[in-house]
Amino acid sequence: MSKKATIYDIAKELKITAATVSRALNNNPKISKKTRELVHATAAKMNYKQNKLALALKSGKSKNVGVVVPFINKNFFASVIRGIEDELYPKGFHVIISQTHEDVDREKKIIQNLINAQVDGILISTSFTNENKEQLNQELKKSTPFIFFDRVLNFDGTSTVTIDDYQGGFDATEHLIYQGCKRIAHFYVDQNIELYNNRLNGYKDALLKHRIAYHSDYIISLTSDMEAGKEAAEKLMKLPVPPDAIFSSTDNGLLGAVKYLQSISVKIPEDFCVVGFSNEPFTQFLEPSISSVDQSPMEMGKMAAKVFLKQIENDESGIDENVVLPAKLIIRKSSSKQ
Amino acid sequence: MSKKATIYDIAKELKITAATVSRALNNNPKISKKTRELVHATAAKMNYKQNKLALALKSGKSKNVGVVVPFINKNFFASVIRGIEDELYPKGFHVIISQTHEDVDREKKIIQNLINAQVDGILISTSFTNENKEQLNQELKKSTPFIFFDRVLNFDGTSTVTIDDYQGGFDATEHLIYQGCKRIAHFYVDQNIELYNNRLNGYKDALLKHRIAYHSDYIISLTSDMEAGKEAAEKLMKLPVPPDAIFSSTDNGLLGAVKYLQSISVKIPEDFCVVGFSNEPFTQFLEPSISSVDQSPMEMGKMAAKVFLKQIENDESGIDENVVLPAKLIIRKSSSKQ
DNA sequence: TTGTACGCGTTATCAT
DNA sequence: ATGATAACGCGTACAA
Repeated sequence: MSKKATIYDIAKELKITAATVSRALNNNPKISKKTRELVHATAAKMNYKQNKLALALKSGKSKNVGVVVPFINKNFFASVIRGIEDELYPKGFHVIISQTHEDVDREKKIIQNLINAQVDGILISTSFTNENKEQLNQELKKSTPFIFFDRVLNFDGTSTVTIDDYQGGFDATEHLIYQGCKRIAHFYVDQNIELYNNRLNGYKDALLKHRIAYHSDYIISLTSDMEAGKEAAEKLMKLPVPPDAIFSSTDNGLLGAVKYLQSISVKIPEDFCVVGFSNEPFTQFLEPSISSVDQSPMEMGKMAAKVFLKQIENDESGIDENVVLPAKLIIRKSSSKQ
Repeated sequence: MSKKATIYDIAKELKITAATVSRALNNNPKISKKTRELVHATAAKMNYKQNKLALALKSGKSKNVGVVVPFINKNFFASVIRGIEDELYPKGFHVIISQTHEDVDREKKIIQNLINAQVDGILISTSFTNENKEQLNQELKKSTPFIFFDRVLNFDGTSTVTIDDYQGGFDATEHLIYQGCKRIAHFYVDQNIELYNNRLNGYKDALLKHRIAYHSDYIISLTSDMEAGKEAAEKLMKLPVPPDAIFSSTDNGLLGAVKYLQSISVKIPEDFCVVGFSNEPFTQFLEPSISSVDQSPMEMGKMAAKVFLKQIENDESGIDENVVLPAKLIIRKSSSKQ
């Protein structure tokens, strides 16, 4: 493997200085057309590539942004990242991805690493909760711009991009009410993450608006996996008065519930309606197809990227923008009685 | 936002030189315990972070690897990336992700960019075909190690990690034969990508082994989306002698076919068996669940990362390793007659 | 044990 | 229009 050519190598070859080469390559108008062309030609011949590390060191801008998510191989996060990439790549930025596995210690290390790597900003869906967020506080006060998306923390002076989880919860629940459901259960994800509380509050307020009593028996806490949903549904159906609908904060959990209900011959949507959250790809292929609240992950990624770009333009200001994207209820068979 | 502290700032604070600070921070044994502790304490107090850019520029190693895939929000690629991340992160590497959108011009630019960014290596699932691979040849000869995975190109001196697509195609087809299927169609993806040809060849050889005639009418070329699969199935079922099974190189295409078959009341697996490829998550949740060939994406990612690590250890050698992982046929209801 | 001086590759500032 | 030099932050060979 040959050493990479530098502007010095080109300079030596042409018996000029590196400064001139640099200017020629950057199309500085003060350079004569002749040398400019000569330099470009020689650069191509020597297979010269600009060393962005040196540029970054000099300019103080790495043109890299860090993206931190719990897992990358979940459709939601992968799509958010795609949105970020699509928005930032044309502006010359690279995206450095890290996954925390929902481990806050690991998340701290990752953030440290990214800052060490001189990223120009960090776009993050955090695994920290409001209880332990103080551990992050220190980092945030420092020099790297932070943008939170989806799983956010409310710090002063940091921007956030979320969807309207409250509205999503409200719309989903109200939709079930309009379908004639009287006893609507809710799958809650107990991670002390704000967005799940928002969805729960939307659910509660929809009940309230329609004067339907709130029963704590109908609220089941679970993790967002299929097995937990199965157990939750079993528990619900063994209540003295079982529910006739579920609004779930997680599609995966709901999937388990649907499989269980089908196994005991409960007819969906005739006898029982369900609505999930996230609009995971599988929801549209199942029989019956599952209604779900879409989170527009691509748009969220693009928006987070835009907020980041705006933030680094305004430089020292530390603007505090809180973008809330709409939550879109997608109605499918699982909650369509007529 | 405050400027970041450097070793010079620490040196000034302590009235020593930057060199001493550097040595102390790196726990150089020649530094007295006293100053070492003092330096560490001051560094912490001043919130010092090592600038990896400077380190990278000096050492010539960025500790970044580029990962290039067609799309990131497809389960297969997201999972491969997760495998790469999980393997490389503990070794101090960062992963820079880029997606080509299957655009070879964009792919060339991305590679250029990554090389400019001084990545220590590039792990890539390419959108180039053997026909136009010469455009990449030039890059590969240069200083950055390339590892191809899944969609590979066969260059001398570059390593590849794939699954055994031929075996996957063979096993899937033979399995259908064992189920009693006599007229097995095949969905082929016509992108001139080697792995699709390998799957087709596995299919052909399985037919050959069991003395079943090959009919070109039963080979349908399509893109890997649902709509194309639907049309393909329609076409097949209108043949004078329609098939009684499909082995599809793409789960998404197969999904469309299944939906179509169900719409015309063809019973799966009783009247018609299907097997897909990729083991997309939705295959296990559908009714009936869909048999598919698993590509072990996490393992592929880990293996690609390992090959990369081995390659940079052996430095100048340019080893040419070709790892082939097993393809695992997952049998589900869609091809289980008994 | 610590200080001095240099280089990594680039661009910007000041000369010429 | 071009050259010379400094600077970005770090590690290290050489000196002391």
